[in-house]
Amino acid sequence: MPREYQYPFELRHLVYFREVARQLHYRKAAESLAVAQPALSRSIAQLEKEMGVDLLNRTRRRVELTTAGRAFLERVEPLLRALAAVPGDIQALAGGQAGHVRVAFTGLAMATVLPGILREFNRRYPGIKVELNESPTSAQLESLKNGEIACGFFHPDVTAPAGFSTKLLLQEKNGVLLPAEHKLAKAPKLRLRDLADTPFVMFPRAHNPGFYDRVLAAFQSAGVTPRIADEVWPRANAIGLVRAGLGATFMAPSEAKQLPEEVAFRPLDGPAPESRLVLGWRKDAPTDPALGAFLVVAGAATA
Amino acid sequence: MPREYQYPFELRHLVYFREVARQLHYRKAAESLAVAQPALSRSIAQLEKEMGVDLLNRTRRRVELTTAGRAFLERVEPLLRALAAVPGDIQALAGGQAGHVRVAFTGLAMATVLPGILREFNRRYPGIKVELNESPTSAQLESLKNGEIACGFFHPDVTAPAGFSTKLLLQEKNGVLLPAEHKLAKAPKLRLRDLADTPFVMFPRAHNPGFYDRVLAAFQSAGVTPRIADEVWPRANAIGLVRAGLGATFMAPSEAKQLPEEVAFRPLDGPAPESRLVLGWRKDAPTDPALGAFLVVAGAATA
DNA sequence: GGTATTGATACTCTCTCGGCATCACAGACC
DNA sequence: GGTCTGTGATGCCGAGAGAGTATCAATACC
Repeated sequence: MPREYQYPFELRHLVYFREVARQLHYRKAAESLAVAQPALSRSIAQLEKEMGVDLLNRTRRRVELTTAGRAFLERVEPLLRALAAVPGDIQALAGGQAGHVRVAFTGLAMATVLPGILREFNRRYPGIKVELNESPTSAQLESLKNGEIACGFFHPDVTAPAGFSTKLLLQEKNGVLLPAEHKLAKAPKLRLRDLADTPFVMFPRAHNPGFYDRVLAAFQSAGVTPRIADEVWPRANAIGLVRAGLGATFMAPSEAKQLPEEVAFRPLDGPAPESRLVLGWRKDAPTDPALGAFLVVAGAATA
Repeated sequence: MPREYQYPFELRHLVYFREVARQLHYRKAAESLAVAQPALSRSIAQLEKEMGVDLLNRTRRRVELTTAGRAFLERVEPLLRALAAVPGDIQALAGGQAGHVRVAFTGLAMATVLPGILREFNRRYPGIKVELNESPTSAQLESLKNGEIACGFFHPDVTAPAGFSTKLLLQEKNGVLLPAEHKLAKAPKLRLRDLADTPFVMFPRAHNPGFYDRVLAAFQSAGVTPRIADEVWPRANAIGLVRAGLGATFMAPSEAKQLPEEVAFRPLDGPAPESRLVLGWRKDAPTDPALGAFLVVAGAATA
């Protein structure tokens, strides 16, 4: 009874027919296909019966395609070829030799761990394409939920957001980045309260309310009410503003490794906000080998 | 042992998988496919095993596609859809509800029998497209051999060419087509020898050496050596030249039914060349239902 | 905690498919 | 023209795949 797909044949019939149509000779075709000739005869006959159409004109001595047979071959052959390519492609994809991962990151990630990860990942999985886009923490969490990205480098609150796995990559007490000509730029040590008069460049609060508020709290505990000169994004623009002398900004020491001219990085004594960089992904993420490979390289496999 | 096409699956597996992937529910999918649920489970499991790739992530309660599964579905679905359309199309083609016939013809055919045949054919087989092209006899025979055309309306020698079936459609003693102002245009009766001074418009000899030579022989037997004004093709141009007053040309009475102004048709008394129009096709033509249909309409079915 | 739902398993049966042997027929060859 | 060779079709049989029924195990829901 369930002998009825909407197809009056099986893949086997098509492959058999194709071979006979190519060779125009049952015995040779049978040999190519590694079946006995009678099996071929019957398969073709069955195909013709199911289709209700004669595909081959066979006298006892000669085999030739009918018009319908030729049309059938022309229609079927490209489909068979396309279908033959599918398993290999899928296996490559499942084996992590192909595919793509969509990864989001913040400026801090790009300034620290990300370049090394990307270089190593590209070395080990040259077939997997990484699609990168810079995106603030809040947007990344949203994109992860939607499945728009597979994983992200972002800055969570101390309590990791629910539903995500995270791997801590960086946790550092922030220093300050100052314009080079700032009066404190050469001071050996700085405390937060020294910066009461200095305008600060921040990121838009909506991008990461938790961290934003921790920064404000740090000022508060130092007895200072900070002046927010501007809120800019992406991160590179914040550094640009500092360079232009418009104010200072917080910065993790790791991020201060290579800096442009005209700015100076100074660590902070006493209370200061902490930057935490994690790699996060959906706990229930479907088995995505490309993501898995990326997590392995990012050293987050265990989490 | 012959369990190895280059495909690790059968059409059945693909159809089953597609349905499960759509419904994400084995029981419902099984119902849609009119199989029992266990059969589905096993087919999918077998597909995954043969592919060596997990396509579905199934907890006991929820079914979802893996990344590989989604890619597989995307690759396979259009192929399945394309394949589903094939049998119907082929059946239509074999049943004569679709397809095309390539038909060649000469000017005489188009001026006499062809329009009626085409009208009737189009009425009875609206799905079959007729591809027409005007072509001289010799070229038609070549095209028939090559299979470039399925049948042709042409002018054979008395002995039909070998390997072809033909049906005689027209056999007429030619008259002459003259410019209206020609001195003989109003003569009640003409004989070939009256035309000794009149230049003649012919077709290139290579187009039909047999007929060409029969024309010359007719002149010869009338004691006349004709003056060939020009050899032109296709036929309409010959009539054009007559109209322009450059000479006369031979013409079958049937062809003279509707004529432009400025020309006059006159029958010939005594010896005159004969035009024979036949419909011809390869005797060993493979069963082409479209051709068969055309031959039936052209009244050549019996031959 | 009980119940219902859902996918997986166990077992059996059927029937298809493939192999082997053989047939029937058409060309080829002498 | 008779014989032989090669070709596709057919008959028969056995193995095995696939489907069905019954049932299990796990999980979500009340």
